[in-house]
Amino acid sequence: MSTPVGRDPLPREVLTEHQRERVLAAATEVFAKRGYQGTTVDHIVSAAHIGVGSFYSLFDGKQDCFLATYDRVAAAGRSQMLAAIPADAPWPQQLAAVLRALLELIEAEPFAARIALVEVQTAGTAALAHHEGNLDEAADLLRGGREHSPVPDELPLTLEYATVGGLTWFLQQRISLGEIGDATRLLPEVLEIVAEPYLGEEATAALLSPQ
Amino acid sequence: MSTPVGRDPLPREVLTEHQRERVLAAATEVFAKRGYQGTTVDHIVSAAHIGVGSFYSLFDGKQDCFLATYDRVAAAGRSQMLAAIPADAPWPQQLAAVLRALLELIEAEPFAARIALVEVQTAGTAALAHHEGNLDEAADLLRGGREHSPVPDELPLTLEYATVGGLTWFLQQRISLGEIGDATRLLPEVLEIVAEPYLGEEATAALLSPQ
Amino acid sequence: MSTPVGRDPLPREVLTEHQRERVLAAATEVFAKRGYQGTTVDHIVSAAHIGVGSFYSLFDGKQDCFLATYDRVAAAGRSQMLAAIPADAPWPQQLAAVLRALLELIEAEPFAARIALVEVQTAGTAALAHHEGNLDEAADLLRGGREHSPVPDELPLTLEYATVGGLTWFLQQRISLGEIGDATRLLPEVLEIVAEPYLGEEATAALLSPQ
Amino acid sequence: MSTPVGRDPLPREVLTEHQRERVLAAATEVFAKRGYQGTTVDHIVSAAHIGVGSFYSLFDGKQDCFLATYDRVAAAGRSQMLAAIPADAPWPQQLAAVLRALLELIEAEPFAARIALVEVQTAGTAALAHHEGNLDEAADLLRGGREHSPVPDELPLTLEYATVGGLTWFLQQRISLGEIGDATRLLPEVLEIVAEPYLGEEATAALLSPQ
DNA sequence: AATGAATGAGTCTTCATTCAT
DNA sequence: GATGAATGAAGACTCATTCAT
Repeated sequence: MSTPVGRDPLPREVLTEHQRERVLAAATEVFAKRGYQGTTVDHIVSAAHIGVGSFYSLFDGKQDCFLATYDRVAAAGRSQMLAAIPADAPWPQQLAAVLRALLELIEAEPFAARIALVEVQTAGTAALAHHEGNLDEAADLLRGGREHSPVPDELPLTLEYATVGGLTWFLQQRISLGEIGDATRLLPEVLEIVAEPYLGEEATAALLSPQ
Repeated sequence: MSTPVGRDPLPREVLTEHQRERVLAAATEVFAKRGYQGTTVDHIVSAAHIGVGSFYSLFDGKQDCFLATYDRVAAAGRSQMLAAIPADAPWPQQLAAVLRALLELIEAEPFAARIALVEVQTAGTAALAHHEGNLDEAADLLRGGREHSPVPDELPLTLEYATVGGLTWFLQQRISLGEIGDATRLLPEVLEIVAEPYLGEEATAALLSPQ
Repeated sequence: MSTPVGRDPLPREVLTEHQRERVLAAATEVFAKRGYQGTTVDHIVSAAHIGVGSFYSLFDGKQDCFLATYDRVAAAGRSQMLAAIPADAPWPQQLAAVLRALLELIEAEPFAARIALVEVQTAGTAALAHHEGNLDEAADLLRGGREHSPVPDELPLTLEYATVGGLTWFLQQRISLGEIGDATRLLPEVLEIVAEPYLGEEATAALLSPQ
Repeated sequence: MSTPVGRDPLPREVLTEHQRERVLAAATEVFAKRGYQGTTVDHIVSAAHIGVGSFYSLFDGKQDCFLATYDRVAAAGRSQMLAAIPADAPWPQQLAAVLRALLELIEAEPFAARIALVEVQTAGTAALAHHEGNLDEAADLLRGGREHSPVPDELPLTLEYATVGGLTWFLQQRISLGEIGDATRLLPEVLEIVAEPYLGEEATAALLSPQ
């Protein structure tokens, strides 16, 4: 009821942003637990301890809220994965680090993982579009690894499609089956899917040993 | 596939089955055009020219109807693809034939393709489960091709996951973008995704020339 | 499919009446088990092993069917109770015999009892009207017992209302509670309700001893 | 009945309660006029001038609404009848006062009377259970009058069943027949049903003279 | 005469969204 | 700005009844 009187550090926007953040955190959990379709605006509003009106001043509606939730989760995931890259390591190690970070993320934030990999599929066209954009980006990044392959010229042009699509499907299945309490154990399989086409069997296996 | 011609060919059941078929055909188009969520029972009922009551005597509800629609489309697709296999040809040619049949199917029946590859993702848990079952089956079949690889031992254990998932994602994207009027043109890329890991670049390219 | 060819004993009407009887018997059980509201025409039709069309050629609809069911049960009950009256016994013994017959009937035909005493209340206005007619008749018959009272002039004019209404409520409760497996054990209480106002405590108690 | 005048009288809850009250009043009339089965949620909603959604935030559904309507009517009736008892008068006068209050109530609020005595029978099992509870309570209260009878030991144990059941039936019939414009004229008959078994003919008749 | 497939009006109910306070 | 009571459009589904066969 009273805005703190002081140096007034962008009070409005900052506050709003903070609340939006809180709501998105709550929405992540709700969407993950109940599914997109099973979630109602009321569920979110209750979980976030805000009024319905506030919800609608923050988002255009349920779909928009899911989109924001997904984008937040995806952005956090991306930045965490990028941050995990050892800057001066060779590409294979960088790739392994990113994938390990991905699995750790899934393990640490199962709700977010479910949003980003499972629920996004059932949240309508717009959400699917966002998702495809992200996967395209991942494919693009991965494409940068071609030059590190011993046989770059033999790689199919669509390799990244296969890789990203395959990884996604693999993880979706694990999540849907609830087998993600120990997601990091999946690292060998994940490396097989993603790294082996570039590096070959031996080099891929070698990535596992050090750690 | 053909009702034995004789006297009184099981009139009741045949009629019912025939109507169910008609409704499923209508539902395929409606679901494909409006999306699972955007479709109401009334939409289907109107398109199929039946009463609501008939709909509910045919299906348990909207979800059940989608499931039946998906299963019908998937079954038809599978049988068509299997029928396209030249029995005495070597595996690579068989694989190419199946994939060509798949693309021709997508081109010939865009509504069905959308049901089987896109909408199934947004139709709830049960639909996803059916879908995963089918993809698993495809992966299993594909796994049979390992022995035909010049380098079977080097193939990652998860190769089929990557392949099936990748192919699915690739096709989903094309369909979502509406780029399927000439789906058969995608054959080279599809072969790259599916065949190249088993056969290598050259052999895969060779599959394209003859036909 | 073939009507027996023979002496042709009123074939049409007799057959129809017979079927109607069968349907009413089935309906009695269905209405008793599921309640008037919980019963659908389909339930009856299935239980009676007839087609929906036949049902509608037999009755005007569900309500009409219940009415017929109720009337049949009520008529059977009445005739059985009347038949139980020992013609040459004094009135008190006659009354006791009727009441015993009533309880035996309830015990022997719990479905019918539930129709006649419980479900009739929830089956709409028309059913209630039929029921009130029957209760009025019972009250009238009972009124004939006044002359056998040692104190006929002191009996309230509305005694029969109280008696019939009270007995009905008493039995309804027992039936609703499922306590009618041994309905005949209720005879003492029933005599208290019905006979004692006319005969006094002692004479009423005496009615129990002989049997 | 009167909101305490002060500062800020629990605005939210009071408003809700007030609205619920208004809806129940409207529902009483609608249920009485159309019968339980003939009433739809829309009828109530229209009569109460609220939205469907509001209805469902107030009640669980139609049945729940009827139950609340019945309970409200029953509670109001009970408290009015109890309030009519002259505290220091002898039991017979108290009884007469209660019965007169009952008849005045029926006359003053015919809709409520129909709910409490007629429609409750057709509103399903739960409603019947509530009703039987209330009648049992009435019987219990009446049982307290035995000691005022000149012949307490001769009263049948089930007298109260007969009395309450009989009174209920008597009133139901009058209401069903629409003969309640002058319900108070029924006092002599009602006293006969209820009071005479306890007090005898003369004493019962005497109760009528003073007033 | 009998059947049961087909109908669709009518119900209940949910929930995204609005708006007065 | 925040609230949440109120809305009502829209949906899924049931079931009494009809009617062509």
